[in-house]
Amino acid sequence: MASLRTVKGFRDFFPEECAMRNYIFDTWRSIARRYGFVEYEAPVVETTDLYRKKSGDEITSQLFCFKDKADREISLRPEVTPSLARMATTRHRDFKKPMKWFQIGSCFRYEEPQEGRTREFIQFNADILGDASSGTDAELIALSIDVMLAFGIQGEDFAIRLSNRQLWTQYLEDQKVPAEHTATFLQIVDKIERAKPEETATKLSAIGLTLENVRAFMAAADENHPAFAALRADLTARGLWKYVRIDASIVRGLAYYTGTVFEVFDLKHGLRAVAGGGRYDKLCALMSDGNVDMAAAGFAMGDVVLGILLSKTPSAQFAITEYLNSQQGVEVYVVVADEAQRAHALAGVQALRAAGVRLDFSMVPQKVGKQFQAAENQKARFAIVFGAEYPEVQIKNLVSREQSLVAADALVSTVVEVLKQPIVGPLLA
RNA sequence: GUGGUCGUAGCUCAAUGGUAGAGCUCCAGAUUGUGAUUCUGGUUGUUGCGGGUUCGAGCCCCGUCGAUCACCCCA
Repeated sequence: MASLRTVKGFRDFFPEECAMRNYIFDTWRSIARRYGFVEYEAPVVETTDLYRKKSGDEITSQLFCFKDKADREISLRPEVTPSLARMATTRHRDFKKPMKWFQIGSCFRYEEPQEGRTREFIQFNADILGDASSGTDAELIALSIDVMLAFGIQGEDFAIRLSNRQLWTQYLEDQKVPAEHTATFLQIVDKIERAKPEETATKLSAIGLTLENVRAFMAAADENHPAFAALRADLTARGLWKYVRIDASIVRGLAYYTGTVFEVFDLKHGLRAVAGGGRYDKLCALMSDGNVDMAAAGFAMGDVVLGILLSKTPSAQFAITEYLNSQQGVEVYVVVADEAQRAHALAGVQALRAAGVRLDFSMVPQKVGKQFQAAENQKARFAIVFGAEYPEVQIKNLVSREQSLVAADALVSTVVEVLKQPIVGPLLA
């Protein structure tokens, strides 16, 4: 049995979990399309060089990498942005700008798993390429907010942490800090809320800065700062600025971000960030060796932390229940009350399914009571009983418990008609 | 990659170093043409895995794998 276990950090999706996953996918997809994004997909496996090119050698420690049978160094993708940059730059002339693209798929990171962090996780990526305006940044932040609201996560449950990398590059320039310290400095800022003040002060003094000075600069970077003016005006007009909080400590790691950076995080449970992203105007040029210089911005939202947040948020649970009720189970259960009528029942099953009705029945003889219980278990709205009355059949409404006789040759049209009626009955109470 | 805690039936958990159990779930019957409740019966284990100590190990020791937490990292 031990040998049957899943690989460390990987998950099985049993039907209940798979339904939840599909709910998340459907919500991501429908909101992205509402914003005019089109879906794309990239390979799950790429050359390890693709990721080295972007971030350098040190990231291979977190890379799910190995050699294939021809000794090529390949990696399971840790993120989709490098693949997107390749796709966008190699065929950028084929697409009108701005390109609003989204993707949903698995990513892999070789890390120590714990709650909210697995080795395989699913990400929703939304990116806009070919537009350097702050309107694009606003569009992405608005999309991230509307996704959260669509999940039933409300304004008191989450917020957007917003910053801009240029705040810090300007600051370092003003403080005359050499450019080679930028990466080190951003790492310090990233941890400033978690690390001990003395340690932070020591690290800062090594590059000629003081903690007081940095803190004062962060405090001054509020929503009135000119770096946020255009974004603020845009999101205010949409009625979405109330979800945004300026937080200069958001720098999004070491990566390729050049301007606006933001995170979606929950306000009640102290979870890891639900989503994060920003502007990365230099990446396309880097990936194409300078051939295509295209502005870009985007964000990614993972399924794992989101799933934890959904399970802890009552209003989100309500939305999930509604979705599952509309998607799960069958609409109709065919009861074979008299085995002599099984052939007629099978013909009815086939005709109803051909008409698009979601339907199930017992493939072996079963007592009528069992068959009704099965109908109940599968949340069927109607039972159709094939018995001694044939060529008439019973249609029973399992919610109101009323039943009536109908001629077998009128069965399909009658069932299609009754399924159009709204669900009424005691189950809704 | 480093350190702490944990690992017993499908699930939630019991079991002084002395015969591995309960509840729930699942299956069947009570009930041969109608869903609930109830009752009755039944299936389910190399106690994560491998060694060691002991007359005897689910329990103690070592290793290993996994889960979880803190580091690390968070593209």
